[in-house]
Amino acid sequence: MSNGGSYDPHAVEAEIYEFWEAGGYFHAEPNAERPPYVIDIPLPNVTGALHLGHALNNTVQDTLIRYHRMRGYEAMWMPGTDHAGIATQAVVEKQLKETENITRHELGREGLVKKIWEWKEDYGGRILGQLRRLGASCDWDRTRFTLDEVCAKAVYEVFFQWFKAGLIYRGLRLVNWDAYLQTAVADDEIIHETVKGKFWHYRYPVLTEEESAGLAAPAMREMPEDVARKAIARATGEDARMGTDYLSVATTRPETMLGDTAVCVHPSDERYQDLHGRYVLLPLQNRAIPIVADGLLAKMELGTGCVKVTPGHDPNDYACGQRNNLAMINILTTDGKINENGGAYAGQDRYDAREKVVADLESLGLMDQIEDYEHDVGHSDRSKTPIEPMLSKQWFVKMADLAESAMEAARDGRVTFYPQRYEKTYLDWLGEKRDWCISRQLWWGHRIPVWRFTGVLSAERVPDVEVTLQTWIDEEKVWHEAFEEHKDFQQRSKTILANTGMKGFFCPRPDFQRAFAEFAQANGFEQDPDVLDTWFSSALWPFSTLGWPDNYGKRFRDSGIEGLSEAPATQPSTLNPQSSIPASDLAYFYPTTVLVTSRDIITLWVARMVMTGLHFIGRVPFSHVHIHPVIQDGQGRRMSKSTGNGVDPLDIIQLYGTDALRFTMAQMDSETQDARLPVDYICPHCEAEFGQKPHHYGRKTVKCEKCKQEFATRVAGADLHEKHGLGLTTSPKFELGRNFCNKVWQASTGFVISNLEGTKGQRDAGTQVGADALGVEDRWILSRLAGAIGEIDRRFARYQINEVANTLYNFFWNDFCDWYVELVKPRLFERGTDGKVQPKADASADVARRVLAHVLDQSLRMMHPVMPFVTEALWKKLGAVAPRRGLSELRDAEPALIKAAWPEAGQRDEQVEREIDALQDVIRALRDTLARINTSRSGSKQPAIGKLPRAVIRADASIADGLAAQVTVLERLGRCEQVEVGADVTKPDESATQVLRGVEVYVPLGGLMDLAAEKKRLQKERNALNGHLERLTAKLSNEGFVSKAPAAVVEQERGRLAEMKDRLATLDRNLADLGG
RNA sequence: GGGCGUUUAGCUCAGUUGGCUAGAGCGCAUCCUUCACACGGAUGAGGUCACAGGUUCAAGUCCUGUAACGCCCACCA
Repeated sequence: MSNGGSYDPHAVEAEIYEFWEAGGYFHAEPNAERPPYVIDIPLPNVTGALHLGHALNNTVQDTLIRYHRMRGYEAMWMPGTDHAGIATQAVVEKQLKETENITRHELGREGLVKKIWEWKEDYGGRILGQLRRLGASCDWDRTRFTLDEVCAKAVYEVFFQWFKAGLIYRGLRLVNWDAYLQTAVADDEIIHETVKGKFWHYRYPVLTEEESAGLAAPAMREMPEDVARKAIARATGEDARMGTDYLSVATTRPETMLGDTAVCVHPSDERYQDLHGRYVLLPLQNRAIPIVADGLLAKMELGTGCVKVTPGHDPNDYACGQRNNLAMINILTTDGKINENGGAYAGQDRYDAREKVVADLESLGLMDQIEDYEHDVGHSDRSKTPIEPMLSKQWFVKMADLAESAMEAARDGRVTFYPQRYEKTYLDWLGEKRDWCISRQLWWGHRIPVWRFTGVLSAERVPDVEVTLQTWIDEEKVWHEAFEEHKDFQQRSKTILANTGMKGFFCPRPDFQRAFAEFAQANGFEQDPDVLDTWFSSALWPFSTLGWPDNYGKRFRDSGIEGLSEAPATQPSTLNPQSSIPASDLAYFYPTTVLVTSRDIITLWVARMVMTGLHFIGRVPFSHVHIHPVIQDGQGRRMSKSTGNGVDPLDIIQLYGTDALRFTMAQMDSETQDARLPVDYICPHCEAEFGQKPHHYGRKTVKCEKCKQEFATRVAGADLHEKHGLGLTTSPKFELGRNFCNKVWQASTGFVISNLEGTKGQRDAGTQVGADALGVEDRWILSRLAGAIGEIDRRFARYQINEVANTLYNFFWNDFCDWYVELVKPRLFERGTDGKVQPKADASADVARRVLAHVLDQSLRMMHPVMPFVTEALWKKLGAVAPRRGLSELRDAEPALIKAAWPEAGQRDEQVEREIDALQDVIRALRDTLARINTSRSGSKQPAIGKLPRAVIRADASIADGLAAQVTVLERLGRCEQVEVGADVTKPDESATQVLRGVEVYVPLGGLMDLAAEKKRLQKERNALNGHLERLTAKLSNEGFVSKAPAAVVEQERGRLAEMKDRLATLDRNLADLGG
């Protein structure tokens, strides 16, 4: 009755997905009858292509969404893409350079942005298409893009409100400056290269207390010529002493000394105790700069222990400057020349200035030593030129209060992490409360909606735009003004400009931004050129996608939800329909239920969503955060494109199908932080040899010698797949998923469904199947089913998706296929008089078919969230032969599995489970005996026997009857011609013996094999048992254990001891029979 | 440097509030083309739970330390 052929995923996947989309099953609407269950997708980049991280991440989300959809929630999975500022702009710029050989400067801002939009229209949907191939049941109707109008509206509203509230300010920050491309570069765009350089050691003269009297830190003063000359003379004199007359410092970038604003020593450095609070002379600039004690910057054991501090051009020094309230000076222009702060060196290229500074220090006699030095220098990945850390003005969001509220939400459990340990990452990061730099020197993104006056207001008020040291500091306190009305702006702006020396920043309310922009342009205002950090828009995703801020207040009032902050967060684990109909998407779908992501964006994204959600909506954006592992290759390295060690999920889908990929992914979602996945490579050579379809590979090793070589190259770093279009990537792990899909397919089509076809099993609609009509194996599989459903529910609640997958696997494969199917076969078929097998038509067979249909029905429901395609396909097939299913009562099955009800966990029947457990033990004992006989026979070159001729089973009275009723099953599954069961049977002579719990299994050998081997085996078993028994006896005779352990545990151990003693006695008795 | 994590069978990993005679898949060995499935069935071998201490009646599980490996963050005047 072979159904023929394995499961072919490609034959069903496209069609099934279309069926779901056409049926509108993915779409969710506010619905008073159902509680919402909402997940926001972690936004993939528009530039992105699906990788294994996505496969894992989205498999988990889809599994959760499908599970809850089946449980009756209004399940909504919000899809979308991120405009990914830097990444996208870089991709398009690169493309422009290659195809049209133009740079963005040639194209101009508007031109470039237009090009990127064109690119986005062409390629932006690719990643979403690939998510569809994963089976993702996203609500595609709601697809958003962080740069689209809806999201932009929220972005500008948030910016405006924060600006108005004084939470956004402009401040100094060190950026990685690419002087060639004249742009700031992100940290991850920097490559470190070791270069040969020099290490210059030179002196800063110490000023006497008298000379520096009246200098108040942090202010710096120009020192009079003569004072400077005297100080230098002391520092270079014959008897000049380090630590008294001068401090020696060292650097690889001597030109930065022009911007030094302090020298730093360790606070507990004995050598410089008396210098704390004193000043040194900064030569060449003749400026007094303070000596500060800072244990975080200076290290006593390194060099002289003195460090020059250049807050404007070094990240560590910058941090030191902030801690010690030092002045910060920028000495570079955007194209890498020394600016006006560099005094005599202004206008020179920084490398020319370096030589000049060195020469001048030498001529002053301050240069001590020049060493050759190899060190790492950050280079821009794009221009390959050295990065200059440079101070620049950036926009920031104040974190103090926002971070505190987000921390509180985690501490009081409004946001819970699964696994819990990741809460620490979140709290630690927020605890630093570092202000969030939100401006980026890019063109692709939300442009910062701030204008400032750069024109001429009136003849007598020409603003002094010269950037001096003082204005850098003063601008921190400059007037920030947010305008709510257009005419309000016209009126007040003039007053403000007059009052502030025209250094105000103006942020108009979003809804008259357009009108403002026109006015601004005509009146000498310029918009800030920068765009917002990409994370700024993604931080708003949970509510921006739902239409905030449109009619925000009104809709919430209409829905009867007042005092939002008091409203409880959605509890995902309980079905609790709300009574009033929420009027808007925002009111209904916010907060979302769970965020599923990997740990690297806990800080960048998770924490920020919580902050914005709390601030603007008054509720956390999600109740749960599930952090899943990061997938690594077989050597424990992170999979990445550049190393070429990644597995492409689309390759896996091609080879094994989507469900196989998903099952294996689900199985990897454990609580560990990394999961390894050994990578294999299949080359076209092999494919040609073994054929296209994966099942043609069979168990053969797919790697031919040629492939092995190519694979080795690939692992070493070459991305052959990408560069040469060769072969496919895979991992043996996916065979597990593939095999399971096939097993489900075979058992369903080849056994269950084919047995239901054309039988009367499903015709008796309306009749009840009472508990008494069920066979013991029926009750057993129903009990196991109940156990599996309960287990899966518990695992889902804790986001242990790997255990969900394992439970499905074990139930379906081990319990259902290996045991139940085999146990019911005798009830379904009989051998006719002609010797042919035919279906039985009696009541027991009808019940068996009904149970089979029911258990398959329930299994498909259970497996659907993880393996949606194969189960939906089988659901249709099952529906065709058994449209009405059920146990106590037949009901019409739902037309689509995706929307079918999740099964209820029924009662377990422990009595029956014990009974079948005993039966299985006996069957295994019989099979084992047969296998050992055949092994022994093959050793002595005798032919194998197909069946045992006879077995005698002695069982304790309590289970003897149960076993006796199963003689047919024992004969069939134990592969034995004749089985005899009883409480008082006689042991046949020369028997192979197995001693189980309360059961002895005798197989008369009659020369089938050597008895000595049997004796040896029993002795080994006896010794092992005896060891356990001794340990248990010791445990139970330990007074501490008996008195302190819980009574139930003691009782359990006593029972186990008695059982062991019993078994040992039986083993001894049987050994005695064998003359041992 | 700071933080987090991992170390259990040849490989990849499970192991719940401590109660374990430590499990799975792959691989391995032997047998089976028996009427769903060779992407299969059956049976078996294989482990001092990294190491050293400690807590406890009881430790794979909790604590401390050591070692190796990995990830994230900060950075090397």
